[in-house]
Amino acid sequence: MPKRVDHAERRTEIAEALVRAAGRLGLHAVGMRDVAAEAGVSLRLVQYYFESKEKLLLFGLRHLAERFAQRVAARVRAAGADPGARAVIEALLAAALPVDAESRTFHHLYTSYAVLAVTDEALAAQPFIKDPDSAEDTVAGLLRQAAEQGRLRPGVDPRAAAAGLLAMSAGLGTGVLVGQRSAESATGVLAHHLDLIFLPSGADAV
Amino acid sequence: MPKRVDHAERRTEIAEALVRAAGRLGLHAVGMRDVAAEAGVSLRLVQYYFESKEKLLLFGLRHLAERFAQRVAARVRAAGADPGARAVIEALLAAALPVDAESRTFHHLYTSYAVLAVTDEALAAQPFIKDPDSAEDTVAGLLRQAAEQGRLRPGVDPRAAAAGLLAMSAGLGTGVLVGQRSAESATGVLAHHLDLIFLPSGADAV
DNA sequence: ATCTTTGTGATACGACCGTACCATGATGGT
DNA sequence: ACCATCATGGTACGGTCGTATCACAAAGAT
Repeated sequence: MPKRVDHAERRTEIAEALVRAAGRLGLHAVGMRDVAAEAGVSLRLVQYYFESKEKLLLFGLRHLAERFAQRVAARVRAAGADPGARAVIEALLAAALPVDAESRTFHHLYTSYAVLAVTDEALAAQPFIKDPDSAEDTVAGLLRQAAEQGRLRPGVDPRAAAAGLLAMSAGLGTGVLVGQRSAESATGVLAHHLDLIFLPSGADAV
Repeated sequence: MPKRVDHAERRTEIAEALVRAAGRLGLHAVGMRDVAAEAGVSLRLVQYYFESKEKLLLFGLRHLAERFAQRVAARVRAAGADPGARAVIEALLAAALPVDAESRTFHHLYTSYAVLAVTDEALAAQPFIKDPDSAEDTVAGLLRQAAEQGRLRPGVDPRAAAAGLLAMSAGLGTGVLVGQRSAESATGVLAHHLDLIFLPSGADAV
C-alpha cells in the first residue's frame, strides 16, 4: 500500500483550503477545482477525501465553527483570571466582531452558510444553528452571576439581555463586514449598551 | 413598431419575478431562466429588458430596498399619529423582523446581497449599504427628541443606542430567519432593550 | 405601401461545474 | 516475490448557465 496518509489531517487541510478560497471568492463562487488548487492537490483528491461537494461544505462549516469556538475561548481566557462578568462578556462579543482577517472570514462564511440554510434543509439541520444558543447560555449565565452580585441594573433580564447583546454583536459584525461601519464604532456601540446593562462599578459613573 | 410597451413597468414585473424566485430558490441558485419562467416570459425578454444578469441583480436589489422602505413607512404611519418616539421606534424595528412571508423574503435576500457585496465590488458600491444609515438617522432623531422630553434614561447616547437597536434588530432577524428563534421571542428581546433605553412612562414601571 | 424600428421567440455556443471513470505508482502483508 | 489495496493523477461526460445569434411579427413613419 502507499503512504498511508492520515485522513483526518488531510481532510482538515482541504477544509482550510476551502475556507481560504471561499473567503477570497465568496462561498457561492468557490468550486471543487478552486479548493483543490488552494490546497495544492489535484481535483481528484478533493473528491477522494470528500465524496461530494455537499459533504465538503458541511465539513468545512463544522471546521469553521470549531476554529471560531477555540478563538473565542482563547480570547476569553486571555481576558485574565476572573476578570468580572462584564470583561468576559466584552471579550466574548469583541472576539465575534470582524476586526481582523480571520474573524472577517469567519463572519463572512458563517453568514453565507446561514443564508444557504434558508433554502437548503441539509444545512438547516446542521448543529451550527445551535452554537449561538450555547453562546447565549454562556452570556446569560455570566449575567445571572453578575445579577446575584448586584452589578446589574435592576429590571434587566439576563436571558433577554444576552440574546440582545449577541444579536447586536452579529448585526454590528455584518455592518463592519460590508464596510458600513468601522470596527471601533462597533465596539463603542457594544460598550455603550453594556453600560446600560451593568451598573457603573465604583467611581466611574457617567 | 410593435406594441410600444412601458419598459419601466415591465422591468419592475421582471424584478418582482426575480425576488419571488430568489426567495424560493435562494439568490445563489436563481438563474435567468428561473426568472423568465417566474415572470411568464421567455428568456430572451429578460435579456432584452436587462442586458446582463448583473444589471438584473442590481435593479432587483434597488427594487427590493424601495419596497421595503415603503413597507416600513406604512407601518410607522399605521402606528398612529404622534404616538411617541418609543412606539414609532418599536414599529420601525418590528417591521424589519422577518415575521411574515414578505419580510422573510426581504431579510433573506437583503442578507444574500450583503454577503455578495463582500466579494463583489459593484454590489459594494451600491447605495443599499447606505439605507441602514438613513434608518439610523431616523431612530437617532427620534431618540434625541425623546431625550429632550426627558423620556430617556440618563446617559443614553441617541446615536449609539440607535445603532445598537438596528444592529440588534438585524441580528434577531437573522436568528428568526434560520429558525433559531421565534418572532415573538425576538420582539420580546427588542422590547426589553427599549425598556432599558426609555424611562418607564407613568405608572407601569417594572 | 413600403420601410424602419421595436418587441418577441427559438435556438445555438462556449464555458464551467460536479461527478464518474480509467490508469497507475507505491507499499505493506504473506 | 507477489499481490491486494490505498493513494493519486488525468480526463471525459452530462448538465446548466449566461450570453449571442438568427428570425420574424407588429406597427408607427414617410
